Amino acid sequence: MISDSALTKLPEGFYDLFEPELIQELESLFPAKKFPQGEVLMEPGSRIRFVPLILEGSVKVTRTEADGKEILLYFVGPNSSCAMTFTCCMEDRISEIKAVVEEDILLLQVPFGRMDAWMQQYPSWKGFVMKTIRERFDELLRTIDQIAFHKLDERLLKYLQDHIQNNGSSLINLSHQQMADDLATSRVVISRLLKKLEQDGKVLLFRNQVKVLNEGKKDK
DNA sequence: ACATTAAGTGATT
DNA sequence: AATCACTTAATGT
Repeated sequence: MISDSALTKLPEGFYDLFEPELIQELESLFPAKKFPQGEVLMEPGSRIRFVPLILEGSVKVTRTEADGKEILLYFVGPNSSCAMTFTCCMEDRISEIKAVVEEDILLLQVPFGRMDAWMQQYPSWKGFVMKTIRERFDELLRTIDQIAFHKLDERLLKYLQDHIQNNGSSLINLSHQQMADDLATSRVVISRLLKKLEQDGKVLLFRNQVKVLNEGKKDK
């Protein structure tokens, strides 16, 4: 859910991320905008006119194939932005991806006009942009590795872990079919992989729910 | 009680 | 790993 204070103030996390001057600039962009779950923020072909800075909630970023199939690229969580947007806006290019609100979000819209100036003026902003792009790039590389070596089981594990990070709970409320859609595979495959994970004691299965077990605090 | 939907399984490609 | 065909279990009406 979205707290009222977040509508007018920058969340804690940003204060040690940026220098005071930049914080002030950011706060002049308030009030932040709310978007409800399910809202489509971006579609392939659309032009982006601002850089989203997410304060709360998360956004699901997918790539759409010609035949309408979608594959999940990544989630964008709080205190971060979308790497694709940075690269797109620099050259005023159109979007290659689709972005849908996963959990109600609160975001600041940073106008493109400020990007150039900020990059030069604030080392922390430049660092933030570079870090965002590098992290995403590394992750995409890893994903390509996994696809190339047919390691769908690893992808599934990472997918589950991502979900835990995003909603803070090890209870994942998704059907096997939904997971299959996100990973661009069939339900049967997900069922089999999850079954294996359950036999390995890594997970508990219920209808429309998966509970991921924490091996950290278990007996040995 | 019946229909619908989610999940489990063996066989085949 | 994907698809098919089929079973079983859970849920909805």
